[in-house]
Amino acid sequence: MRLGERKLRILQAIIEDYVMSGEPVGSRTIAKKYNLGISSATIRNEMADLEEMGYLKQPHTSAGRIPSDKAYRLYVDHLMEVRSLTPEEAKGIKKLYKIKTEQIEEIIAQTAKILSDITNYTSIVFKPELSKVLIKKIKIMPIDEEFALLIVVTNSGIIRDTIVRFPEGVESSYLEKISNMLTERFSDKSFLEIDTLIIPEIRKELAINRQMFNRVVDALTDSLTEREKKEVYLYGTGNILNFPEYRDLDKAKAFLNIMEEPELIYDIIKDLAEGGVTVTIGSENPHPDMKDSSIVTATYHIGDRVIGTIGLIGPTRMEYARVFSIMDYMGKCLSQYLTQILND
Amino acid sequence: MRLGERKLRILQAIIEDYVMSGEPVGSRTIAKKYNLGISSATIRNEMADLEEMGYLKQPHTSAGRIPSDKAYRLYVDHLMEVRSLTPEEAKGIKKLYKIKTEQIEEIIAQTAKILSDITNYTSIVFKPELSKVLIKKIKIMPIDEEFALLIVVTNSGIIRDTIVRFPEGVESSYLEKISNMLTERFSDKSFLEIDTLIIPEIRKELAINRQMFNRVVDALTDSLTEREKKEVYLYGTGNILNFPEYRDLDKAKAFLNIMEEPELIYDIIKDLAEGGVTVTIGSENPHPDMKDSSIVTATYHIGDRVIGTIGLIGPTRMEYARVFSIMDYMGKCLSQYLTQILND
DNA sequence: GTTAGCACTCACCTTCATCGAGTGCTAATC
DNA sequence: GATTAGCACTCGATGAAGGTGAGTGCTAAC
Repeated sequence: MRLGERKLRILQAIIEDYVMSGEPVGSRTIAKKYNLGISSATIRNEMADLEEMGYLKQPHTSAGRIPSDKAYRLYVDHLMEVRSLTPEEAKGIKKLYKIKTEQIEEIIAQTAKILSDITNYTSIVFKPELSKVLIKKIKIMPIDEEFALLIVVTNSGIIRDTIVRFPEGVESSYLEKISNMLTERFSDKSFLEIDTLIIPEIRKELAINRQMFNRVVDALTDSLTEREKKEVYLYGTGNILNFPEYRDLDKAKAFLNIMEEPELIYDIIKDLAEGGVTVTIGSENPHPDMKDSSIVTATYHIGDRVIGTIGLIGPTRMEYARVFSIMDYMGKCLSQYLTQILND
Repeated sequence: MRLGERKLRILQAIIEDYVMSGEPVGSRTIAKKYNLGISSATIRNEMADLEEMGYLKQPHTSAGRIPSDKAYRLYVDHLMEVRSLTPEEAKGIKKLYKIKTEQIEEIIAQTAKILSDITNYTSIVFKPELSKVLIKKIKIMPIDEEFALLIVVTNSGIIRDTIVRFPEGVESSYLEKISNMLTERFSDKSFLEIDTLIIPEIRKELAINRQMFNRVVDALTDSLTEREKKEVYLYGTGNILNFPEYRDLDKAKAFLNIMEEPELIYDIIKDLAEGGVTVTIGSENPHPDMKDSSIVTATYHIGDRVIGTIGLIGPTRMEYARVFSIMDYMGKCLSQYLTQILND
């Protein structure tokens, strides 16, 4: 069976109606509300075909139809009409930012809040990913005889610090030497390059004091990788309770539990396309507890380098077209703010 | 009317039964399950008295009684039997800590998770409050001509950093001078002392370069105060959906919304007693959306200095006695870990 | 190929009766 | 005088019965 133009139009109408109402859509509704120029009986026939092809489901015999994940996928890829925000809408969003601060964290937190407020879904914003960020300066500062503080400054303005312990004691002159050497070698490199290329190289050269050097490198790796996944801003988790699909308490609980492990979401979206907006629909999602939820993500960048991701999570019955354009805009907005702060 | 011994015993039985079952408790249940040696009719009479005195409520005429907030307060203050954890229980909890790291954040996050896992309530752990912490070292490190990094190391091992901007340029020799001076003046002082006593004093002495000094002090104040309230670890927000009192979606939403603003909770508990375990029951709580929830808090410390708070949030129908002893233990446990890490 | 018409399905709502846990009151008992 | 047994009463919860209506699939006519 082929998916002719008429079937597509009907499918589109069903999806849009269902997304709005949350109720299964019947043939009569489509015939009346959408002027497709065909009768409900014809639509019924087409709907039966669409169901056979896997695009529609019936919750029970005497109810209307609801779209399947496959239908949403088709919709997102080919059917939906994404219009970019009007200048007024865009201005409205920009107004929500109350930026006085130059704190990057503050801007990111606000982005999460705004996203969830204007969409009514749950928003998630990952802090800039350090492995994609360029290192500007590394410094090791002695605290006392035994501890030192390792500080990394990056071009995104984010700073990481960790305590390094040298049980065997430490000379500050040596630390300074290491700092200088690391800064020289690492500056303007991304962590990825450092980890895979430069460190092994240095290890070869540097025969003496290997133990101490290893401590520093371990701390550096720690501070740049391990903590990075956790730094997440979540907002609007309570919003999902507005959707009838989460009335089921077990589903709501499963959702909230997942939101407490943002690493999972990170794992799900981390492989997605480098730029632009992506949509992951229900069962496309590897995690079983997320098979009723969709995720829409966008990336943000500093200059040309993608350094982070923003996401919206909601039921599969999501206003994809609207969310798509909002995410696109917010990604750009955030990128612009960040780039601007750094170039100021 | 006086609250005789028998009334107290009955009230205690009602509270304990209701806390377990979540169902209104009838006179017959009490007579049968708790051997008070009196008949249900007597209990009925006493219950009518207790209701008149404001300790019990009836959801509707033909139902049993449930305790009021006033009753819970009485219970917590005088009736409940707090037993400390058995050595086995204590060991069980300690086992849950998978501490390899010496990262304070890691330990705190684990504490939050453990608390919520073993109690099934929502846990909240505030990171060490810096105004109560002693400063050990302050350093200003130039990043480039315009920016410098201000770093504060405290005795709790927590480090704060902020970027300070000197639009008019900066000499690194001068920064070093400021660093040394600040370290000397501030070390072993708490932020509170610094802010109220020492800074004004320095301001007086230091006539030149006032502008630059102000920038540094502002950044210091910022880094130590503004961000501190937000640093919070929450866990188990989904747990509340297990309690019938939050079946009402609006209540659940209100709860989740509050959990997104931990500052509110901080405001509620910040005035509580300096040490030990505290209990805030339902309507004792200033925030209207929390009038159905209780909060139990404990403090943790480094050495003798209280530096932070852990809390559990659940319905007013909470297992106060059990939670009380767990919180007491966890507070001590966390204090011990932290103190140990720093003295290692 | 399209549509009007019709019988059929089935979730949902309302109504109604029943059930039972729990109460308050009264009178008998200790 | 306090306690208790007994009893009538209340009222939410539960479940069955019946009606309603949105929706379907099928058939026959256009």
